[in-house]
Amino acid sequence: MGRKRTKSGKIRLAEVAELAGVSPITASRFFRNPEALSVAKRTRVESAARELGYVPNLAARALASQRTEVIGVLIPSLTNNVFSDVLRGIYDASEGSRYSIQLSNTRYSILQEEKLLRLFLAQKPAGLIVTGIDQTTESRAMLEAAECPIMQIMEIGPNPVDMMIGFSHYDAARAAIAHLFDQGRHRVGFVGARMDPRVQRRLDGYGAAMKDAGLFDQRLIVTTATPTSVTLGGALFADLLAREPDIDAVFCANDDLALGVLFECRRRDIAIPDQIAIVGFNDLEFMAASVPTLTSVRTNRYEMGSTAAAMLIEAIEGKRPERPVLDLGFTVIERQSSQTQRQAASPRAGEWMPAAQNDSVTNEP
Amino acid sequence: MGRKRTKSGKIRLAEVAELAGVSPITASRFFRNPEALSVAKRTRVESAARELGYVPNLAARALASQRTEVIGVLIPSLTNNVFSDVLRGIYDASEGSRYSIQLSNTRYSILQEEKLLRLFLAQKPAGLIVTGIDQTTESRAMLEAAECPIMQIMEIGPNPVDMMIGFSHYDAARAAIAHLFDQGRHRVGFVGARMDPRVQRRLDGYGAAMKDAGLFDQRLIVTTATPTSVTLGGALFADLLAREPDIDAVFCANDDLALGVLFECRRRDIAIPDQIAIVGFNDLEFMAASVPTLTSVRTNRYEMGSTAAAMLIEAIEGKRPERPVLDLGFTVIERQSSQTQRQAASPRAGEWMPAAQNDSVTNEP
DNA sequence: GTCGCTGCTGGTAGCGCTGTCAACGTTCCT
DNA sequence: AGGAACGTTGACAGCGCTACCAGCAGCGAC
Repeated sequence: MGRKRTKSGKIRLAEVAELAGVSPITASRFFRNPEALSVAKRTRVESAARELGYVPNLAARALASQRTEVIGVLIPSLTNNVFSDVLRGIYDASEGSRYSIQLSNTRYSILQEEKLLRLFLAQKPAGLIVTGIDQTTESRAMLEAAECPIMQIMEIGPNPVDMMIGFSHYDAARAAIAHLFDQGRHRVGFVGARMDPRVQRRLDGYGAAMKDAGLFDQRLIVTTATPTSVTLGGALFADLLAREPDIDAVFCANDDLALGVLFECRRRDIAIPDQIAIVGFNDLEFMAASVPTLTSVRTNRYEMGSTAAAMLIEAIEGKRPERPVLDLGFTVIERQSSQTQRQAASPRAGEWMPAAQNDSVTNEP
Repeated sequence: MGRKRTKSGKIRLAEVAELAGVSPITASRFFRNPEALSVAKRTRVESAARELGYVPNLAARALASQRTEVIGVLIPSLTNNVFSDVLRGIYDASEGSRYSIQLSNTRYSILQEEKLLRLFLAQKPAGLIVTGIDQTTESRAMLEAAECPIMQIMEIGPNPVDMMIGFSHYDAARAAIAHLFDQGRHRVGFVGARMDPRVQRRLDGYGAAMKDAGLFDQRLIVTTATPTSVTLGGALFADLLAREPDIDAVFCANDDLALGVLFECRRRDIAIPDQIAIVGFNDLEFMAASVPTLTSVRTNRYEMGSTAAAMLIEAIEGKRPERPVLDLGFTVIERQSSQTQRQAASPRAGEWMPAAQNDSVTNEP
């Protein structure tokens, strides 16, 4: 003996065990797998722990068990509304579980991501959530060698490292352009900022749709590497307009840009949708509140986060999903900004969904 | 011996020490306080660590040293733009330091905050950042008993637990109303949502300013506990207008509401600023991009986060600031939505700052 | 009655690192 | 020259928990 109730009066597992009249290891089991105890001991340990206000020491647990109960999350931006919704989903789903979230910001740099990945992996996380499908070769190798479940989010594509939840940005963009064609628009401009891989894929979808219709024109595309903003939306649109005054629609790579375009039109007295139709991407809350209301492609951001975390936790606990790739789809929410003539009553008429909406698995490993 | 290079081939400190030809404890010191080593050993350990790709085991370190290198952060919302800016500041300032951020969401509940606080404190964090000054008595007691530096952010007030960074929401609201008075407005409405303590203080500031001018009227105030949104801004403004059609200005508790008011005015063909002036709060990016541009109270959110994290880290490392309370101030950014007659060229004329802007300490413990 | 088998419990031995303190060599002072 | 003072280093003993394996009942099967 010689050591009991050491400094700082912290309650240790041993104290709980002593009070409950069991061995420390039995008390330990109570916290990890209560089912394994007899009912009698279980209640004894439980009340002892409560009485002493015992809180397990996670560092000791991690050291002894050689693993942590941390889920690492790598996202490219903390400012972008899109990620705050995803994050909220992740935090909500992890709450109540034993796992805690460790967040890091890659700032849209895959090199930074690689660095952070190395850091995370060294601490043996219980699981990992990474953004997108564009990792460096090195990152990819580390992820594949990792001993924990991995979830890639925001996007789906071929060759998942492990699990994947997202939707096709390419298809979503195509659907948005198809909607504009439906409305009789032909000269559709593209406005994009930041141009991360997902925005690039939206541009690809736009380009393919335009080409298929024989309407592609490189000059209709205005992009910049600058981070997105409402102000930038206005500026890029002004550029586009200066170059191609005869456009009849603009597809914006995100909603901030779309709002910027809306304001720029107002500034120039361009009628929406009569002269120019606007379609955004993500369907942030303000899109339904603006004047005119703005059409956008709704993405299931919160669900992406919460489902990703929930599935990851299941996988950590041994229950691997039958389908590792989950397509959460998207919906083109048609609003005033893109409706050529007055349509039926509902401002949300015509929702577009992918063929097999909820579980359309696009690729298997 | 008998145990070297154990399972999983992980490099331990002992291996590094062996390769460097020093004792483990010396190698340990290299990572915590390199200055304490002779230059010769320092370089030896350094190259040995690099050669082996050594990564310290944080769990073991935490267990042995009885403290962690984790900074806990408690914020009320992950969705609110305001907090994402603050968070970005916190993450940026912690990057490069040895400390990692552990984030939790209180969802605007001080009971939830108390629960999370208990959880955090049990893991002996290196420091803690909490939002606001309205904690439960129990939380307050725990914070005061904590053995680590504590930073309260977003707001300043009397009796800091330890350190505090923020600004006076009361004064900021008063400044906004003063600006409207300057512009000749008298019937100033207030539109607020969520009504957390900081919004409440803005309302108090509004009320005080109105009373001082003899213009206070309870019916000018429209609030709700519902979470804020652009749509809600329009709805609340509609309520206000129905009740008090003769208002000539609206002070919105945040920018989303202000944008909603702007759109509602557009919907009703109310001229801004001729018929109604609008002032928001926070000065989010879109306020400068809208048509008309929207006046707002700029708050230094990113700086609040980065300064808080930087000061906290300093304090953790023993360098306590000479002034524990830091007022980061605010600025009324005057734009078209509140300017009665055409003013001087600069659209940002008339910036208002608190008397001693950068370090006006309002209260000392 | 013996042999497994299962279900529960406990002992032992670390997990990888750091706090403490003693020991050492060197320098500087008297 | 002797000793104090300093800077640098290492031995030892855990930090609080869990992995591993052994032990011990209680049970049914043969």
